[in-house]
Amino acid sequence: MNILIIDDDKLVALSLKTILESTGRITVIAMGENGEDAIRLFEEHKPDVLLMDIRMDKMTGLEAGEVILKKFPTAKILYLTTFSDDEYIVKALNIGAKGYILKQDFEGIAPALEAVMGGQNVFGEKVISKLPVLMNNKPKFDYTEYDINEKEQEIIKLIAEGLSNKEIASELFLSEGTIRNYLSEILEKLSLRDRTQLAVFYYTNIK
Amino acid sequence: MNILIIDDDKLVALSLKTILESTGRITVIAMGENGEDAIRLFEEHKPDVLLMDIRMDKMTGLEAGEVILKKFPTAKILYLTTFSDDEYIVKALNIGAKGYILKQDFEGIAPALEAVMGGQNVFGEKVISKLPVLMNNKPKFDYTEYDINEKEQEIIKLIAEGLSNKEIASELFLSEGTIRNYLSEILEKLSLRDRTQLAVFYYTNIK
DNA sequence: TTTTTTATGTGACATTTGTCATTTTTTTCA
DNA sequence: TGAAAAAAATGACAAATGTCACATAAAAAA
Repeated sequence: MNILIIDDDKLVALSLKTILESTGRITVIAMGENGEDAIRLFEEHKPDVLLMDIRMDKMTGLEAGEVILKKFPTAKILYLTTFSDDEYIVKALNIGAKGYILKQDFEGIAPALEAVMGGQNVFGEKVISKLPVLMNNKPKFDYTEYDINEKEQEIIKLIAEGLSNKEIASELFLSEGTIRNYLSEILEKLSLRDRTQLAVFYYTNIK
Repeated sequence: MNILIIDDDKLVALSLKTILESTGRITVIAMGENGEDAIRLFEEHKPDVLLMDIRMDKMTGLEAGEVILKKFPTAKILYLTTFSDDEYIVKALNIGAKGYILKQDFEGIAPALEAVMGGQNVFGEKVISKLPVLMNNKPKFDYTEYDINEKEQEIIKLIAEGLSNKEIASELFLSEGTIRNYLSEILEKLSLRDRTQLAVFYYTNIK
């Protein structure tokens, strides 16, 4: 199996090469240290698998991967990461990477490569446990865009828990009338009609 | 690496054994054909990895896996499936399986085992692409448990879209009063107080 | 300090909401 | 057909809701 290694830390890249080639079943046909190298070397060598660091100077592994996968949709890319950078996991999956594993898992890398070669997807232990949370994540809602202050946010949250104005009032040590006024303001700002629509808005846009 | 194979199709089990042992790095220390075998043989042999079919008579692979993982939390279980049975994927992940791959991926199985041995998680191609959808899916809500009929469900849905009684009435060609009555019924059945709580209930338990 | 701003509260009002008892209409099916 | 059951509607009511104009209190700025 021919692979291409991309890592901006030359020492890491070299160690990887040594480890992998010691298996006798893997050949490192080229190495590079940034995203541009990745693209160029991939086109040049068409490796079976591209083993690439996710964060590098110039062009990140993700950007490079995107370019490569666009041109070669069957390319098999396995990302390496130093410490599970949450933000990248979902992105990597979306562009169609075959895996995402931690550099620390030394012994795990060679078998992972072979599994990818065999058509599987491979993810490090901690990566998979984070998936449920990451998947669900709506893009964080920007309250400031609607000019909604903290107290208003608090009220929104309580309404989205199903509390009545009276209950909210006692929860926040304010009078019921005040809550009503706040709510009125909130509805105005979000162009909604009533508390139910607000709750719906909350669940579809915020939480 | 010592592995235990559990599959109720003896032919499949035997083929697997042949394929895997031909690698020279895998030893099949035992084979079984149902969940009970799995539990018994696992305790007896403590294999490095348990390769198990997910649907079998008597006790499913999932149930067996649950029992085993309860007793041996570090057990490495890799599920095999004939054709990606959506319902099981999430369940398998939840109980802590290390992977879920298709039997069809013949060449992929041995490397997958090695990757799992090396601490990775392995998933078949189609499996991973389904994850986003499956994760989000709450356990299907059982309306019948609350004696909620179809019309009521329809009304619940519309309330959860933020419609007023009048709007719902016109949407369903019923009078507003009727909607009110229906809603009243629904709230009673679900032990809720008002439409906002119903919307909240919808987003937290149903959709 | 006084002034200004901000936060909180009040009261009045129309509307919507949820409950309930009862009636009317429609459907079922014996 | 016609009696029984189910579905839809009505009317009356209390409570909650949302809006608005305005009052009061508290905090910040001058």
